[in-house]
Amino acid sequence: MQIYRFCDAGGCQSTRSAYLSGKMKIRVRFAPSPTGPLHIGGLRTALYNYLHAKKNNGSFILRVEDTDQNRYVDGSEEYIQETLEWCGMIPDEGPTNGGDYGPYRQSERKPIYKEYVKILLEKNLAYYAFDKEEDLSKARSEAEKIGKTFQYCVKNRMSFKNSLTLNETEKIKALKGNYIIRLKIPPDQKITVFDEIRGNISVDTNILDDRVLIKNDGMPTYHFANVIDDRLMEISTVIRGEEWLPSLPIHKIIYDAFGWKTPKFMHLPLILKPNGKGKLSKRDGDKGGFPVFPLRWKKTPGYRENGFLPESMINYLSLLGWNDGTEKELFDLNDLKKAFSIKGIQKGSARFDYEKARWLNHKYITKTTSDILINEKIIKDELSQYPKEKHKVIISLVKERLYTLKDIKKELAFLSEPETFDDTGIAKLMGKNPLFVLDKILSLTEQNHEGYDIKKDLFKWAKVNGISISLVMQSFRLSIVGSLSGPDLFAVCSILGKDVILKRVNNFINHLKYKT
RNA sequence: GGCCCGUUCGUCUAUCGGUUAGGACGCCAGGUUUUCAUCCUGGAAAGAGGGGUUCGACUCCCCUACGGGCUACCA
Repeated sequence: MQIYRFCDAGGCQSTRSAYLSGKMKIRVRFAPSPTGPLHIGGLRTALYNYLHAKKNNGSFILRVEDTDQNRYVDGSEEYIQETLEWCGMIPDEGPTNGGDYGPYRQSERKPIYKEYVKILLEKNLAYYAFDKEEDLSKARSEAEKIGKTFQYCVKNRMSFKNSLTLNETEKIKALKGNYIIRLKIPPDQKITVFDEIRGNISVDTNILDDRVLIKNDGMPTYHFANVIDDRLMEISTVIRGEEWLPSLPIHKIIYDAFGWKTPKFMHLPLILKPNGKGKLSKRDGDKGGFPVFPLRWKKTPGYRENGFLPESMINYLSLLGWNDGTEKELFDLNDLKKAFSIKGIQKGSARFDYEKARWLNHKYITKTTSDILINEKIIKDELSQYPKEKHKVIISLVKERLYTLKDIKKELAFLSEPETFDDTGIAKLMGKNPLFVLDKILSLTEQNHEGYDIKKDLFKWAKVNGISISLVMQSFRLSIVGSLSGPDLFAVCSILGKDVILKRVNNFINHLKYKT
């Protein structure tokens, strides 16, 4: 193990015994920026972070990367927190839970970044820049015209307005106005960083920009804040999306500039839109016929509102880019905590498959007990108009038919009187004297006590009279629910009760008589 | 355009040089059932292309193609 050299700036004075002893505890962070709701890709990143931590007895940290004040969206942080809670992934440390490494919002860490950038400035590894935005964009578009990519780098940094080119008096004057701080990228080097999933990633520093470290509002950029915070929060493993892979060398250069060892890196494959064209984004929220948000965001319902159980969400997302090497597919969070391993992570990006997510949800709904299901909000709301003592038996009857909890609405249709009778169903009955059957159903029901199951007697009667069971059942079903599909009819009848059955059968008889 | 990453059934994936290339979703067929759904059984369905290396390549290497990402004082 390497010996760590600590700099004593900022909030970094305390001794971190575990860190120094070389026995590094696993600490991972999920670091979203509060620019709107989390989408399922972000949720998966959170999940893999969480699993890696829990598998290794480590800590799962939530850090809010709110350094871009222009893109800040109110309510996002609460949304993220609520999503994690819904999924059962409670951060060990974070803005709401606290912890020893706070603050956990980057906007509250401004003084820390300032101190650290000072070190780089003193080491002459960073410099002030005073260029106006329009000058830069002009230079950029000029470069584009001749088919080149504009770079602010060792080759041309001396031709811009910065602390390397201005004299002392100009500099002092410029520092009173707007300025940014840039990192000096060392020329002619090959930077190699090891990614736990992909192996070595190498980049030539000559294609790199002198990246901005501190913006003119005094806020750090992602790259700088990320490195500083991961270091100060003693993050052992950085697990994030593949979109960060190209900037990995930049981060390495910043670590090197401080003389710090890098954490481990794992760049997760991206989740693509179902058509494979581009990564899934927040803007896909209401396109494509399926949600990309876990929870409702404004007017856009999420998976929860669409009747998904968090278990199936977690399970599906875990499988999107990971497997345990066996043929097992059903994993709850506890299974995953045990089974998860970075070895099983896929390199290639994956498309989101709503159908499979639905199938998993169906599996989980079927596995969930009726006692629990009747307390799910969507189910509860739908059931509230019916007597409470019947809730459990109703749910038990229909639960294996549900793919999402929202399906409950159409599955409960049998509880209300049919408004129409399916014509193709009636057509099947025509010429077969359904009235004869219906009269028998009426009389059996009438003559017997409440709760009496007519199945046995009805079938016996049909057999004796040479009437096909299908005619009996089709007539009966049509009269009770108005169509030819649904759960076990006799179970339905026992829920409805004698009076309702009589009423509906009579209604249907009248309907048939009126038709003919 | 430049740079980086990737590529096994339609989709998610197994395979760590020798397999009839396995599983799951979806699809199709059959069965169970009073119907639909569930459930059970079966089926169709894949190594991007071209070169190497090797007795042998989906597996290792190279090239090409295709896909994705990044290329901001956004993350």
